[in-house]
Amino acid sequence: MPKDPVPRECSIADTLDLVGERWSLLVVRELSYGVRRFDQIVRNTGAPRDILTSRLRKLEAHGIIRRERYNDHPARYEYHLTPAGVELCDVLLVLMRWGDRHLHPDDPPVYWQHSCGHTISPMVICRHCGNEARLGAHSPTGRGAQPS
Amino acid sequence: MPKDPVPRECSIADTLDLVGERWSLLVVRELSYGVRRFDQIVRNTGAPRDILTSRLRKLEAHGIIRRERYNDHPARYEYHLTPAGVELCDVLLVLMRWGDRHLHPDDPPVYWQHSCGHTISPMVICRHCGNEARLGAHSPTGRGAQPS
DNA sequence: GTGGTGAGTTGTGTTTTCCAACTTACTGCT
DNA sequence: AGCAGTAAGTTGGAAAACACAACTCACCAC
Repeated sequence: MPKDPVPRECSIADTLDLVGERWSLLVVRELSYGVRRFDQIVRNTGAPRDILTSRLRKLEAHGIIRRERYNDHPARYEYHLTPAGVELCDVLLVLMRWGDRHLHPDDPPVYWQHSCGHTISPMVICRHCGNEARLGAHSPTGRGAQPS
Repeated sequence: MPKDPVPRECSIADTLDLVGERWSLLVVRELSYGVRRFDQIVRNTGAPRDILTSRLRKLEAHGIIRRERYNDHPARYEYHLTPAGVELCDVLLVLMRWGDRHLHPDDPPVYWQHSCGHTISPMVICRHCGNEARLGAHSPTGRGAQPS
């Protein structure tokens, strides 16, 4: 019998279901820059207002951002990252690093100053041994490893 | 005069323009697993065949994957990551880490065995000082820092 | 000569996305 | 008092992207 073509079980795919839609990660980026308000997020990302509304609701529903009322009548809100949202910023750093290297090799648009005095140059390591980690260099195990 | 609402210059946004569409990063994931062929990528990701075709073409056009003919008559190809594509796997690792922690806290679907003997537990550090890096903890500079 | 594999392409809907305009309730200025 | 501006959306219609099944074409194994 032909096996069901069930896709691979995978945390990457599941995470992208939450935050992989257009604009979602840019919302997280803005919040990480300290931007708090709807109109500013619209301006800085270029997202359509209605789409932004739905992205904000989805991110809130999944605990990545939190909305705080700062005014009644009319109701006005500020958006903040939750701890889970702050952890997502790791993804942004690594995306930024890739784009800086491959799309703007001579003039990265933004630098982040690290406490060590240098500009942050992100690197992904295995926290056990401290050596560089990279998907594909080693072998997968677990129920998503063999999708068939 | 009202300033043009020009979105923030940003390598994150630019990278997402290339690989942020649905399925693109899952293609990179499959290639990093060693999968090489069209039909297998279809099966393991669940992507529609026509969409997959367009994603593969775009990734190829931007030097993230490379296509190698392994058969003439009919023409048949294998897909491989380029060095730039391999670097993108860092993004996947960090996405996986987030999903493992927040969506599958008790049962991550896939483990990657690292050469140190442990399961890879990815962490993003500043390569200068070795301490954990995280977007938002420090201050941005450069022309994308103040978008207005 | 029948069935299967492999890498697509085509046609047809359905769903998202985009964009501009509109709304509501203030606040600040004059 | 009257007007402009801010803020956070909502609404309606057009455009683009996506999904799905079916089809193709050339081979290969049985």
